[in-house]
Amino acid sequence: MNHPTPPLARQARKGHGRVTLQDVAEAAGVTSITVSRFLREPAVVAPDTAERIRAALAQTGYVPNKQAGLLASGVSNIVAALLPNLANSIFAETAQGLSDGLQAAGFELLIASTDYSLEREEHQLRALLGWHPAAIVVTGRRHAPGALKLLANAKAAGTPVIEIWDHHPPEPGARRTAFTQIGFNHDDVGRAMAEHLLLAGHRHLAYVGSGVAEDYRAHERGMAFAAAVKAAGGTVTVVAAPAGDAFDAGRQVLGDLLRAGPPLITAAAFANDHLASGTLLEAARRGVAVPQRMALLGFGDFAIARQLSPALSSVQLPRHAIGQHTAKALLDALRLGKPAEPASLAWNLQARGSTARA
Amino acid sequence: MNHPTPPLARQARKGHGRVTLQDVAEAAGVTSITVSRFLREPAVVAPDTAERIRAALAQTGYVPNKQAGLLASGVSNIVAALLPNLANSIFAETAQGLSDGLQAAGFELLIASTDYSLEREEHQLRALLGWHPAAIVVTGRRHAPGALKLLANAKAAGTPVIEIWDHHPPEPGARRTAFTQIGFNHDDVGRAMAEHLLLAGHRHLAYVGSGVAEDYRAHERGMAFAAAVKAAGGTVTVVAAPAGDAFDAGRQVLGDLLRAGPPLITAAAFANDHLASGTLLEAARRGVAVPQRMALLGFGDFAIARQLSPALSSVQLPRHAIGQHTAKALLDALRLGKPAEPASLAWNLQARGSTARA
DNA sequence: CAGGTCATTGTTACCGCTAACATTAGCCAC
DNA sequence: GTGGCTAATGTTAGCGGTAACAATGACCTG
Repeated sequence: MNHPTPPLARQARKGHGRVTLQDVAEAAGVTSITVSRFLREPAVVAPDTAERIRAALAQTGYVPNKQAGLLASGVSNIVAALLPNLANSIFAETAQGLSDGLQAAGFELLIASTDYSLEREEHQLRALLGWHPAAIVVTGRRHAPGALKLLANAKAAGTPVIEIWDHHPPEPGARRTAFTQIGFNHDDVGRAMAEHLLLAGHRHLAYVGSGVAEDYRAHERGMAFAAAVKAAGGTVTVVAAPAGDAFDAGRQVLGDLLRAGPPLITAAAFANDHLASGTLLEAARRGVAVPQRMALLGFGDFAIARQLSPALSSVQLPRHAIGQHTAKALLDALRLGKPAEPASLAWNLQARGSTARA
Repeated sequence: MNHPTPPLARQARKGHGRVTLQDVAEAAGVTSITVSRFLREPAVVAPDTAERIRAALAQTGYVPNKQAGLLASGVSNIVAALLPNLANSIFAETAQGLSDGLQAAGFELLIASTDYSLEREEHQLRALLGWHPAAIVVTGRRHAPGALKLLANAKAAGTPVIEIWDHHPPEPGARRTAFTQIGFNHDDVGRAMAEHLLLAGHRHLAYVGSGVAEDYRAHERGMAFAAAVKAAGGTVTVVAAPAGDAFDAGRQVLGDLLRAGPPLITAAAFANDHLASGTLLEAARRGVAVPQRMALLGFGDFAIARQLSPALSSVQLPRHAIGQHTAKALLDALRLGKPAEPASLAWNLQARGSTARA
């Protein structure tokens, strides 16, 4: 619809004033492609050229532009990771594990937190996908429909997608793309927690859920816990911890636990160690005997658990291993060009004083 | 040196098979620039065109390529942040604060951790600079010479550089570029910790440093603490906590504290609350009276501090505020095109039972 | 209705780098 | 010395977007 324009002098778009490959090349008396090659594979340029380029690089203080490099090569060295929360020590350690494994291999980690919100997860995912990551790591197996579609597209395009902190057989009837899972089965943990307390002779139990309603994994553990207890002929009271500081929430919960019944509740399992620790500390303050009057079982084995008296029994999690293993699986998948291998990682119920047999 | 090549059919470089602006444009019956405009400023395209573009976007599942966008526009929406450690709750909260503030403004946060190593910081910095970030956030005011040069270059090029978790007058004679500092003065905190214990009547004190030799801020607090105590006529023993779990380290330290003297040490300040908590718990176990025999003062006001008995006195830090404030300062700086404003953020020594006057 | 303004869309050239292919010189065998 | 091979470097055309400028048509003004 427009006529061809005469080649008019048009104001050149100017760069950022930063040093480019071009600048280095001129300083070294070669063309930019030679410098580019030197940077990627020093062996292919002649020794004396290499020396001149090295000098030019040092002199100019060149910093490669990754945007341009990735755009041109079409390969990305970015791994996008979505975690519920960075301030939570559990996920922070996983992030650290991921970061360690990836950085050694020259990958960059782009992290976003979702605050346990599926909606926010989808939004963040959309933003991260704009970087065209080489691989995507998400937490858990539940996602918003839109997010699922994005992940399925990515997987179809050959991008490894890994769900961490979960390892669960596919829901029957659920028609969705299966992604690689690296984590553990929360049902198993819930059952193991129940068995541990049942074995110590308890029959009337409580499960104290976290204040985060969206944490479906904690919820699943609670459900499995309750089912196992009922199957063994016991009773379960499910308590939701109040929001706010977890220690304080745990303290508040103790009253509810003591008041319940008949039958009297004699043992409680918790969604995390901070809650359990709060209850344990409050019990000490009130002179409630642990484990005689009330046995307490945490989850996560935070550093504080071993320090209390009695020491808190808890479930040790492969926090760092999940990150580390995910990094490894992902690098393998990229190297081999096929989906990452799923993995079920070991956890361990560490029995301590707070659930010792009465 | 080469002859001009006849326009030979050359194998076209193929893209990643992903949907591009071009594809969307064809589906909508416009050119790519119109779609580009619609995405950046929907108001400038005609309503019915907008509708067609919207449909095309939904149908194709377009995800913008940020590499290409940033390269073309020359502006970056990336903020690079370097923190010592993500698994440490202190910095995790700062990261969360930064992230919150930046995401609302459409910026992305690229985080790397340095493990308190200046060398690693320089390496990470070099990698992050490749993204040509809009702003750079580093922790503390001490950096490797190479890192300093990179930061100075960035600042000279107009990129805001912010040093967080510190706020310190420039060293006399030190000739280096000054960067914006957002944090607090660790000397002040060290002095305040000393004054607090002196005021409670203690004269013979200890400072328990963290196991991380590279944490110069903890070291500065210790030096200021010691100087203040000496100035008041007291004595100070500096103890380095053993490496490993901080609670355990704190437990081990108690023996040293009790053994020291004469004169007997009657109060100790710690590099962090985990150490202090370990000592406090061990004191409870051994029946050592806190604060009568030994007053304990932590740093960081971790959640556990309030929960112990006696509750641990500690220094409350603007953990989240540093991140939040930095995000704000940085956005202002970018908007106004001038360096970010430095800020000294408030901390608070929260007195509790562990340092109550005997 | 000529000329101007405005809203809308298009054309072209680039951002900085790399893939694909081209070229050149040096060396060797015969 | 001619053809073939190899090592080293160069040329060209993109990657997928956006800036700058151009063009078009509708509407308005006097």
